[in-house]
Amino acid sequence: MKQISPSPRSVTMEDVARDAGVSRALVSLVMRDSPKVSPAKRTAVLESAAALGYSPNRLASRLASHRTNTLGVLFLDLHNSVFADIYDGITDGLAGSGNQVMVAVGSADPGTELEAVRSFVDLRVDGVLLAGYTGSSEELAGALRGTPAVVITRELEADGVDSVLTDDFRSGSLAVEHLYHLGHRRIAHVDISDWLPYTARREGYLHAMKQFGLEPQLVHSDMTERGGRAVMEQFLDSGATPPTAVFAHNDLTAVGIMEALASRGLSVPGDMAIVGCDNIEVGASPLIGLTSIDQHAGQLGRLAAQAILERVAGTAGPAVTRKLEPALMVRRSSDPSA
Amino acid sequence: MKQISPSPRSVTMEDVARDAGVSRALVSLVMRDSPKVSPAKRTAVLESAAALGYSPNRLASRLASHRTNTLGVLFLDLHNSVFADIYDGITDGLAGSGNQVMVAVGSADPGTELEAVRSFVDLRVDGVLLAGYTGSSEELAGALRGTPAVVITRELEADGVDSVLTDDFRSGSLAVEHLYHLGHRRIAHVDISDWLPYTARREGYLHAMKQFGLEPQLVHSDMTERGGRAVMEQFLDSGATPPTAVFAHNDLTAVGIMEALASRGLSVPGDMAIVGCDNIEVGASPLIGLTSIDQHAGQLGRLAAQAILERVAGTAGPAVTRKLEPALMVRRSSDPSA
DNA sequence: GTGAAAGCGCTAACAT
DNA sequence: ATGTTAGCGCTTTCAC
Repeated sequence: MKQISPSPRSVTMEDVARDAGVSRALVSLVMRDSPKVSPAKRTAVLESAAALGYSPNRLASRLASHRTNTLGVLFLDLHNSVFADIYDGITDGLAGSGNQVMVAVGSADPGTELEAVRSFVDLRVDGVLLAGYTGSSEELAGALRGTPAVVITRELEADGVDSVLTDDFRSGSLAVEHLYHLGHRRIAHVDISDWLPYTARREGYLHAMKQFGLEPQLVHSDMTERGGRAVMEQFLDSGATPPTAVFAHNDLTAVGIMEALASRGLSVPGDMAIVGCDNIEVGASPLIGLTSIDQHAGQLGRLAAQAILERVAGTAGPAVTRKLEPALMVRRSSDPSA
Repeated sequence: MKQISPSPRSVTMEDVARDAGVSRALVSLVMRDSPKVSPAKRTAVLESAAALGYSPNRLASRLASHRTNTLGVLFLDLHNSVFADIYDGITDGLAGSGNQVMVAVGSADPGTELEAVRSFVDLRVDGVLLAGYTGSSEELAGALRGTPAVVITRELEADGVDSVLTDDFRSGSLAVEHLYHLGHRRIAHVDISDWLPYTARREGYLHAMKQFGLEPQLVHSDMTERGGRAVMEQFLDSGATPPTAVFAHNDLTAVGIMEALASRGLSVPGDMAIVGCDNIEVGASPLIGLTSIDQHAGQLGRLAAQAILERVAGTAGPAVTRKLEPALMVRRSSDPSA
């Protein structure tokens, strides 16, 4: 004889089966709407389930079935709307595939990022998507333990990990070329922390500067609006000869730089031309008019979704890299006639 | 004799136990770093685990332990940075509690929202946080099936569901009062869709307009930048006498309105004063200078985290509502001297 | 179609 | 401090 459960144990399949007068297995079939259940029993089961307030325990079903139909998505930063664009692309690319998405936020903290990935893996997601992962390839591989993954906005060498990104090197040189042709010669780059693996934009910048025989000038910031603002204020206060143009690692930083200039009464692009990167919504606003390099965030998300679906489906093979061409979006911050 | 697993079955606790020469239970204890394991066995187990590439199956552990230490968080829209602010508040308020967070995005679609909540519940999260839920209280209660929850930015009547919000009615009247005292008499409100449950800002606006004996003027939009822009362009094209001031449902809409005015060569606040709501980062930027009503998003997140932790801890009791006072942030869009 | 029974990988008494 | 043994709630052969 079963004892009365001490804690209000939840309704199980067993309870539903008993109530409906069928076996547990039958309830299971109904729940996954299998075609091989008679209409009569089906409705009986569904009615009992509803009456008892049954809620299937997906932990149990996933454990037993070895399938989760869930993808984990890790984002670097919710404050940067480029990740919202990527998210939209992902859901778009996943539509109709019958997969769920679990989101986590890494906050550029290696510990947090890996913890999130491990958490995904421990919950046996079918695959992991990482947009803006900042850790090492080895750590990632270690955390993934064979779970298929695709990194977005970055190229990374690891087994079973595809990469989907825009050619950041090209973005960097594209920015410099644009500014050079506008007549600029003192072009600075507001970069990110040295330890971050996102170096291609800087390299593209350095490469192009060298090509044009120009002296590069690097300043480091932290990818945020506040950071961009602080670094430019500091620079202006330093008394150093300011550049005539700045290419910022991303749009958030670029907007911060524009704020600093505005607060010092400097005009854009008159006193300084600004080019950002990512082409996020706010920058594109006519109120800001920030020239930027579009990395096609939505498309990246869509391609990543497609890639992970193929990996999950077992289309194995070596790691694949998809690299898109960036697109220069000229606006007022670099060209007043735009 | 065990057959060779057909699919590359993952390494289990059993395997680790065998390899380390201990029992499965001991491995379990080590994994949850229990203090009652001898250092020798502990290291032996950890070494075996590492050697075998063991990854604990949290589906199984959660199923067996009836505990997930995970909270589900649902956001309305990743493109609105107010949700990033709320997210920060939540993680801040959860710090040190040993809880994980799973995020989902509802996209103002009742189906998607409820699906996400059901998914959380089916995975047996300990609690659910909803920031910007747009569905009905009944549907939510049905999906929650008793799982504790707290809704953020909204007040909702349901068992075991707390509410944490800012007084939106007050926000609406605050905006009108501010504009009235600046001398405005034709003050319009750009509202959201009629079917959405976020009506308090409009009601506050209507109430204040009535108090001042002014004629209210409502226009509907969709909470996005693009939507705000479209509605204002349309309005200007209609030839109707434009208001001298507009209170927008949120900052995204307000920014869109400002864009429309700029594109028509109208000045803000000269031709039209604008007040938004949410006090998001971009609006606060000196480049935009949008007057807004701060709803203390970070604080809302923190309070919600606290509330859900209490609920989860079993501090039962009736549903609690915490309502904050909004704060008017005056900037250039309403007051050029700001 | 439907039911019985053997797991899925782990936790939680309990015993030692 | 460590091992034994029931389950957790569901899926999945495999008979009927």
